[in-house]
Amino acid sequence: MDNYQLPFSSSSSSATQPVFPFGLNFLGGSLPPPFSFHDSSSSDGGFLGLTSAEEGASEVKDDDHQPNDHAVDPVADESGEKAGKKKGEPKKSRRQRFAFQTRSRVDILDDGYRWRKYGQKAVKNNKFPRSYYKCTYQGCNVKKQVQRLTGDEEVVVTTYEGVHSHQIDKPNENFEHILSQMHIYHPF
DNA sequence: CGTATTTGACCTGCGC
DNA sequence: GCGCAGGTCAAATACG
Repeated sequence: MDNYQLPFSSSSSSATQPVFPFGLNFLGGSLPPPFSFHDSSSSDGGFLGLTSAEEGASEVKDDDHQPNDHAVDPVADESGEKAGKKKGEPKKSRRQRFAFQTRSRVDILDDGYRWRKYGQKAVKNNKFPRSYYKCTYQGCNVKKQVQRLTGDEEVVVTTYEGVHSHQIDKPNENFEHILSQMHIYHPF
């Protein structure tokens, strides 16, 4: 466990409350600090460390929860519909992405929010399948993906995408507990 | 009965 | 242009 440490706490516990994408400090809309931490893109199929990417996508309007006006066009739109499968948001307008590793026996990390699993896919670099979760809160399109490492099944990589626009459904006390078990893999 | 989970199919982006 | 990998949705099922 010496190889694990929390970059959020500055490894000096000088900060009373570390910054997190979960909500706490993010609820106000504050952007996360430059988590430029050792980008292990050349790793042997093993993402180690914490990565953050704030895609400045044209996310001007945050009212994704709007009913979309429902201006349907029964004509000149379907034109076949093919398999009848349509994509909700194929656009890769990914918001802030935060990935960190935690040592937990369970894949599901109770961070206080309500997550609904909407998919599961097996990745090549990992022999364990990746689980996709989405916040069930209305208007909150935050997504989370859980990936277990192939080498260390005890290590679970949790990637948060987006920022919660609501408060935690559970007391923050639980959150601190998560921080306690949260560990970022430090190569050196 | 309502909600969450599961699983398969389908779509999109990127690499070659 | 095609193939691969990743990501998402939708219907069915399980559980509370």
